[in-house]
Amino acid sequence: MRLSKRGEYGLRAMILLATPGPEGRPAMLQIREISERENIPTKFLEQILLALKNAGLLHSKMGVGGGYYLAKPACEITLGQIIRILDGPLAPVKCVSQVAYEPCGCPDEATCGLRMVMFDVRAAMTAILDKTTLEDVTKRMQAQKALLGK
Amino acid sequence: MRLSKRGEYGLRAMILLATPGPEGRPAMLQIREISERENIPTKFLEQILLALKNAGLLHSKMGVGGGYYLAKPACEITLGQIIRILDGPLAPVKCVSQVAYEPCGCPDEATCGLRMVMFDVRAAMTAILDKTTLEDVTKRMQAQKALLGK
DNA sequence: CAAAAGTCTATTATTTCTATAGACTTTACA
DNA sequence: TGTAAAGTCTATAGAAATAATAGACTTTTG
Repeated sequence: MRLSKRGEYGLRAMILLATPGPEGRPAMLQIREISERENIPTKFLEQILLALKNAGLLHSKMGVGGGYYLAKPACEITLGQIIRILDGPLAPVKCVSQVAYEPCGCPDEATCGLRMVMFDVRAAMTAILDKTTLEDVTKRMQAQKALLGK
Repeated sequence: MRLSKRGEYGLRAMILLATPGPEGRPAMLQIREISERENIPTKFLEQILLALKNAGLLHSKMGVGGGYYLAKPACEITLGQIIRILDGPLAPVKCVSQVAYEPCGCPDEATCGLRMVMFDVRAAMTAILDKTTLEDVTKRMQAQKALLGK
């Protein structure tokens, strides 16, 4: 039941890209800068950002002075979207996935106890991940920093 | 964020072993029988049941007429216990695991937004998995069967 | 045009997952 | 008492997913 490194790195990069800079709004950042600040292998991050770009969550600017920036306001991007792009369906077993349903091989799906429970688990996870936006996350971080006097 | 096959098979086997037979209480079953009824590769299931036995959740009887049976009442075994034995910690990232904590490489754990959210996700998952017992599952299955007239 | 930056595809390395093999031990019972 | 039925245990093979690296290419700015 673990998030992959790809997913973890992607989320951390997106959160960083959503963090308001000195001017108050999220800034454009270069791959290099993100990888250094978050301890992510540069070339691996490159692939991840590209995937997020191709999925429409990021835009980029090529050439000197270029970089990546959010394609939409941070309040319109959920963690669930990001994880699904990088790691696939959130469901713990395929037979409870909304998007990527597949039978799981149990004798009778209609009365499968495991399926019933995993359905609930999936619901509990998506209730958080599909509701929490990048803005929610950066606000929580700011609040915590203020609380700790950082 | 997926349950492994090992975990899935183990849970299905345990649920079957917890299901009351004709005499009203959970029966002793042989590996062969479980693997046939649940479509699980026999030799793989063997390893899984052995792990669950060594962890104290199952007892076994060797020799002719032997088999596996629950080491405790079904109401005292939770799905969370089973998954942790077979798949390791439930936490989506190691830095929010209670049992298997490891730092995750973020610049500052105290103000890490991803960590805060994943902490909530972990809590939501364990709220279900550490509360749901094998008995809960078999009862839900029976109720569903009754509802469908099976 | 040169340097900085993203794009894209391929490949390798590592790990985890899934499964199989096979020799061994215990038990029941004919 | 010996044989067949069952679990025990360790090793390892095969396959798939994950993680990471490489390198050639394109775009942009000055």
